[in-house]
Amino acid sequence: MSVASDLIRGHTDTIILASLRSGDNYGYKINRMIYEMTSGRYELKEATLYTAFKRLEEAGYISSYWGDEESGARRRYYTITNRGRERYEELLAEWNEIRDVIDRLVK
Amino acid sequence: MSVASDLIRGHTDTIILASLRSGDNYGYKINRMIYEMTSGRYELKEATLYTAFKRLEEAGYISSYWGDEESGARRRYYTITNRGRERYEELLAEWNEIRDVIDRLVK
DNA sequence: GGAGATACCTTGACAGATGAGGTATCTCCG
DNA sequence: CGGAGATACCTCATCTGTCAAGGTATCTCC
Repeated sequence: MSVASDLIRGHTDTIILASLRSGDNYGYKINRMIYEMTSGRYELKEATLYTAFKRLEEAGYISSYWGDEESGARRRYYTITNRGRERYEELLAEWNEIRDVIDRLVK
Repeated sequence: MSVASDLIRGHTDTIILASLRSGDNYGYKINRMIYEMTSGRYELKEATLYTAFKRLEEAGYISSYWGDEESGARRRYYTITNRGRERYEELLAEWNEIRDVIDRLVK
């Protein structure tokens, strides 16, 4: 497994929820956005991404619908639910806490 | 699995190597130190700890020896090797990078 | 008509974390 | 003396998230 995967592990859900706060989006684009925001150094693998979507939808944190593209490949759009927004706030708080804890422990 | 586990996952080795930089130490005490440094909010489970020691020793990043306690339970002390110190520097650099990346992605 | 991008999905395997179990010693208290 | 609790080590089966590898389908450009 690559180094990054274990370090990003546990943050996948937070990253996805965070990206949906500003509006519905679809998998492929979310992934490209992550890739671009990190200058191509990190990305979620497709399998990881779709596993996460499924997990989040089953938990009620996101919902999905098919876009009505008239041309091109079909897209499944995801919407963050109210419970998803609450969950995001929790996860963000956890990250802020653990970030400082790890920072202290590794130095 | 608890929340913290997936968030700490991937940092176990770094935390252990970091704690050994200032001198040899044994498992039980390293674990208690982590517990105390985080005000009891996070801890490595024993199984996690000893798995990590084994992994690190096999990789040549630490070495171990039995203490010569005249009383009390026996202790296995760990020493960080030169390769371990190099590895620690790498892991720390990775953490500094990924911390900022995650920070950007989850906000 | 073929290459490459866009876009989705599933499955099996892997690695780290851990619950649950074990062993052994010491100290303290009644 | 006997039991509780702390100290200190270890193993193994199981769980979960990641991901390599495979698949399907459409569009654009040359």
